[in-house]
Amino acid sequence: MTDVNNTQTVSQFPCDNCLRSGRCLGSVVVKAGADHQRASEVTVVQLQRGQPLFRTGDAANAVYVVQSGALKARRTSYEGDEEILAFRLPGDAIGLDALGQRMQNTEAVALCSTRVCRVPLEALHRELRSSPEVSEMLFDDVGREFERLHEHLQTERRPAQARIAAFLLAQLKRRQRLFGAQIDRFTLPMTRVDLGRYLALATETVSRMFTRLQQDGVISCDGNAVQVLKATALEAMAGAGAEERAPALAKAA
Amino acid sequence: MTDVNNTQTVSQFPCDNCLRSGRCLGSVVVKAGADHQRASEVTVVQLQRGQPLFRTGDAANAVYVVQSGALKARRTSYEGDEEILAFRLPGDAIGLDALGQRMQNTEAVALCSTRVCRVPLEALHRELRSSPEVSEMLFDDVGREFERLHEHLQTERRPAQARIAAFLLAQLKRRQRLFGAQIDRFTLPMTRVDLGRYLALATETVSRMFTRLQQDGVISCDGNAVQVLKATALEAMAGAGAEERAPALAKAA
DNA sequence: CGGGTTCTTGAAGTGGATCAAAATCAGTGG
DNA sequence: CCACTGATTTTGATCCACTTCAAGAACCCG
Repeated sequence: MTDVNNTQTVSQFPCDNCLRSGRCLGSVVVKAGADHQRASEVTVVQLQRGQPLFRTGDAANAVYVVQSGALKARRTSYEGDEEILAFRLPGDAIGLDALGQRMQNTEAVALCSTRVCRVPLEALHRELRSSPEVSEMLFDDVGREFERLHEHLQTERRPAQARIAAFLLAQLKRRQRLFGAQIDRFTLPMTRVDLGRYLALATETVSRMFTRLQQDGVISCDGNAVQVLKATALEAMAGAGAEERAPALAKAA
Repeated sequence: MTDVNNTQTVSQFPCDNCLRSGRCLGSVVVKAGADHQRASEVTVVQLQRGQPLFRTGDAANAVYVVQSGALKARRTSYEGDEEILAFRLPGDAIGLDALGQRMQNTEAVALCSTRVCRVPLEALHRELRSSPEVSEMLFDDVGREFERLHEHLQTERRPAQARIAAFLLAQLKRRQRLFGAQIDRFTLPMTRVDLGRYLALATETVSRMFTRLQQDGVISCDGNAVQVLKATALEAMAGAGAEERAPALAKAA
C-alpha cells in the first residue's frame, strides 16, 4: 500500500514489531478497539530520511507514535528559515498540537529511516469514549508534551553552554529510559544545524560548545556519536549556566 | 465558603455572571452534567491581586477557566527567579499542562481581582465520556495552548522590538475577540517586570522598547493604558524584526 | 576522485544585559 | 492635603555572549 506522499503503510498489526508495544497511545487505542470487536484502523508508516510524515497545511486527521527512528517537528520562521520545535524519538507522540485544529501547523520530517504508528483521530475520539485507558494515556502524552515545552522555554533562556548540556542530558536520560539501562553513549540523529535550530543557537556556537565540552573532558565525541564522560558535570552546567566553567581551563598560554 | 488558600468559592451556578457563558470548557462540562441530572461540581473562585490559584506541587485535581480578570502562570528558574510562561485572560483555560501530571508544576497568580471557574478533573473525565462536546472543547483548548506555546517560542527567538510588537498585537487581537469590537486601546494587567519575565527581556529593555514605540508614533501609552495608533506598523515590526526600523530615527546629533 | 553538504575555527560587530541612579507613582498615615 | 516610604519605571553608560562573516577542513556519496 502506498499513499499520496509515497509513504509506505506496512502492516495491519501495528504493534507486532514495535519495541514499545502496549505502552503507547497507539496500542491502547488498538486494544480498546479490539475489545469491541472493531478492526483497528491503526496503521504503520515507514519513512526514509528526509521524508515528511505530514506538511504544514495538511489535514490534521491523525496523531502518530514513533516506533523506531527519529523525526523533527519544524516550522518556518518569519524570516523564512526552519525552526525546530521538537525532536521525536521512539514512544513519542506526534501531532497532539493539532488536536483542536483542522490543519497541521507544523511539519514532521524523518531524520533517518523511521517507523511511525498512525492513529486516526476518528478512532481516537471513538475509543476515548469507550475506554478510560485511552483518555489516561492521551492526557499523559499531552501533559508530557506541555512539560517538555515549558522546560524547553526555560532552556532557551539560558546561556549556550547550559542549553547544550541540558540537551545532551535529556538525550541521555531519554535513551536510558528507552533501553532501561545505564548507557553513556549514543548517536545523535540530528545534525549540528538541526540542533542549532532547535536550541536557537547559531551552528557555529553549537560546534564551539561541543569542542569546549570535549576539551573539558565532559564528553567525547566522534561526529554524532557522543559519549558522556561526566554526567554530573553536565548536570552542573545545565543547572548553573555559565557562572563558573569547569576548572580545566588553564591551557592557553 | 472558604477553602484552605483563603480563596472564595462564590456561586453554585458558575456561569450566571460569566461573560463567556456557554462558550468555555467549564460551561460544556456543566451542561453535560445537567443532561444527566447531575449536580455540577463546577464552582467559581474569587481571587485578589497577588493571590495564587494554586502553587507548584499542589495536587492537580482540576482545570480552570478565567471568567474575569487576569493571571500569570509562573515557574521558578534555575537561578531561582520568576519565569512567566503565560498570561491568562477571560476565556483561557488554566492547568491543562497538568492533565497527565499528579501535581501542578506551575503556579497561577492573579494579577488583579479575578474570577475563575473551577472544573474538577473527576467531572471532566466523567463528562468526557458522555459528551462529545466536552472532548471537542477540551481538544480545542489544548490545541490552542500548544499553538500559543509554539508562537511564543518563535517570538522569543526574535529581537526585542519584535517581541514587544508581537505581544501588543496579540493583546489587541485578544481584546477584540473578547469584546467583539474594533477597539484600539486597553489596559495591560501586568507590570513591565512581568512582561520582561514573559518575553525573556530585561525590564530596562521592555521600558526602552515602549519608549521607542511611542517616539515612533506607533502607540501612545500612559502607564499600563496603551493605545495602538498604527496597528500595521506593529504588524510589520512583529513580522520583520529589526532589519529596518521605522524611518523616524534622524534625531540624535 | 570531484563536488556537495556538514563541521570547525578565527576575527569582528552588536543587541541586549547589567550596573547605576534618577524620576515617577501608589499607598499610608499624620 | 501633604510628607514619607517602597515599588515601579525610565534613562544613560558600559560590557559581554553570541551572531555574523569568512575560510578552511572533514566527511559523504555517487
